[in-house]
Amino acid sequence: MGRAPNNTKQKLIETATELIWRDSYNAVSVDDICKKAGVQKGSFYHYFPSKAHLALETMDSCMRDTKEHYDDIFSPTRDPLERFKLMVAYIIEQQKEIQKELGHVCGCPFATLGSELAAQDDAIGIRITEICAKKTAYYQSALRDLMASGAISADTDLEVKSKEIFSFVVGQLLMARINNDLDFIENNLENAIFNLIGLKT
Amino acid sequence: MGRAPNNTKQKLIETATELIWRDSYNAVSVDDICKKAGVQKGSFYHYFPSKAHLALETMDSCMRDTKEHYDDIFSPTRDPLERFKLMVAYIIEQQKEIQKELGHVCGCPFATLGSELAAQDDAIGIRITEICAKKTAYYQSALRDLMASGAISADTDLEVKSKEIFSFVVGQLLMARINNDLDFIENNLENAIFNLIGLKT
DNA sequence: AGATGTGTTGACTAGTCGGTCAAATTCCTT
DNA sequence: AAGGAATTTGACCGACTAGTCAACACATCT
Repeated sequence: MGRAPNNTKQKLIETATELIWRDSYNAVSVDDICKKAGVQKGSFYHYFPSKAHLALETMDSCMRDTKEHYDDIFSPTRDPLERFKLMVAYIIEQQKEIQKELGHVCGCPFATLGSELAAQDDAIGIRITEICAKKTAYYQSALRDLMASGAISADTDLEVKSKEIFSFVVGQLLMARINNDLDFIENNLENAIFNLIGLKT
Repeated sequence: MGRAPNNTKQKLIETATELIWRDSYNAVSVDDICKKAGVQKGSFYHYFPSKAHLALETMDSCMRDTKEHYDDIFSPTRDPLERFKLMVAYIIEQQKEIQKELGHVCGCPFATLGSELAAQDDAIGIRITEICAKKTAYYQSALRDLMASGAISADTDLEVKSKEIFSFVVGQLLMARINNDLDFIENNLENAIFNLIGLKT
């Protein structure tokens, strides 16, 4: 059945993720990605019909990674508040790792890409909206469990509340990227989320 | 003393603000800006030593505009809570206007530019950090007045609280840009900020 | 061994990028 | 009217852009 597949495609996705996450979609060229991945341009277009398609695949790859971690972190076997604590810890750990590796605080890869391409590429905008929906679903389920145990008011609008938490996290990550500084997130994100959740007394 | 200045520079700044705000810095070329402004490229480089310098000047121009409005909105003569209400109203009005004019929800111009260029251009990152400091100063002063009147707890950390509100606004604007939808902001931003402020009882 | 289909190569477009420059134009001052 | 400075012009530059393609390499199947 012909030649066996190498890890060329995966290498391209990983390299592109790093470069685009650190800089931006339009600041990174296909040549840059190929050069850093040690792959010829022809191979690139063997796997991806266009640069935009690669961007979509980097997002899917990121989301698969996130899902793997979040399925554990937001496991219904955990205490709902612990889920948020673990999420914050995961975010901080990931940001520190990326900062060390890429030399800059990078924030949320979806938000950065989405902000840049929102008005430029509809397909990417739609995909990011889907990803946001998935992420807020984790929050919503944790909040629902909190409500069931009476920890938050029974008339809380869970959809609204989960979107608020999501916006807040995205905003703090964006500021961390701009300021190239994780201190505020480290000192504040967990408390601020707990505050936002609105626990009873 | 030679020829009198025209409005060429101003026209370039206004055109660039629109194009960069809607799309992104790297997605818009100097040629695009010149063409839309009806200016020759040579004139562009007569007024700006580089594209990056133009970006800095668009930010300064935006910030001057913001200051003019915020000096009124956050006037110490107003009730502190009204200041936040007016700010939210101003943000929504501005976003609606830009959406109508440019055909897309555009979010915060500083955050969009900052997110894109954070790791690419230090000068712009620093300028945006300065702008954030100015904006949070408005919040902090309003919060201080609230504290003085006993509306919020006396041990609130005002610097932290103002940064939280700022991150939150930035995050919601970013999501609005990505989703190309202002509904959530319209229905939620004001309440969410009041919630974040943490008024007593 | 030879056919078959996957994976790789790198030179090649055609157009765009940010930026330059010498010459021409315009207006103010003297 | 003449000089001089600010402004405008548009052709031009080399580097880079996303994307193409025909030839080639190679593992697996018959």
